[in-house]
Amino acid sequence: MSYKEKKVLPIGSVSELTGLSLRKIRYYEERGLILPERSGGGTRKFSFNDVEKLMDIANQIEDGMQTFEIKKMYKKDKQKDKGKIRDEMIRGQLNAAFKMSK
Amino acid sequence: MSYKEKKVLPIGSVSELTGLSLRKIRYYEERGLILPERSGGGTRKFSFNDVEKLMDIANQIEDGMQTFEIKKMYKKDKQKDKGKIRDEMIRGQLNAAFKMSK
DNA sequence: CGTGTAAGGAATTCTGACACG
DNA sequence: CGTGTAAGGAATTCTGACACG
Repeated sequence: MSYKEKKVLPIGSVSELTGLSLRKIRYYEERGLILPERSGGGTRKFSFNDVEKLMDIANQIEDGMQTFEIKKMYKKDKQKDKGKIRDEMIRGQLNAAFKMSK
Repeated sequence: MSYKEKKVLPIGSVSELTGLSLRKIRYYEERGLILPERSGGGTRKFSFNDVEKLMDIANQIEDGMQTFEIKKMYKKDKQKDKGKIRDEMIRGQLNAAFKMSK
């Protein structure tokens, strides 16, 4: 297993790397978008993969997507289901295009 | 800059990854063998490169090398000086061989 | 729904020192 | 010299809640 998958970063480092507030990061976990591990004492430990995922999430949130939609996308992404996901993909792109047009 | 160089790991994670005690890690920093960054509040932040370096250091210590020698080696290593370093290289190997022969 | 914030507590980390050897 | 440990304090993180919208 490479470094990118190791769950070792504290939430403070993740916040600095992503630019997201601690509140946002915890909330995205609460919604099941990311799954950090926990130390014996209960503190969250993230991987660099989580960091990358969070940056993607941040973009999708900016595009007006909702957490449950994003979560669905990741689920579909995993099972490589090219069907229903299309709606969200297109919706995401439309939102992005709309945003840029302003 | 890749993930390996990012100073983001707390000392606890480094301790788990390397198997070294917090005391040892702090001591090796005190001797100048590693240079973690500090957060605003003063907590150490290490990189995966530091983790790798610490595992090397641990081996050299096991081989009976002293911290100041190890430090010299890293200095020489940087300036690619192939001269005096030889003593320590050989000494390290001899110590290792000696240890295995037991 | 997504996010900020104040609140109280618990886990993590920090430093300087004493101990042993 | 290298490392363990107890000590007291400071920084970091945790959760549940109230607020706004």
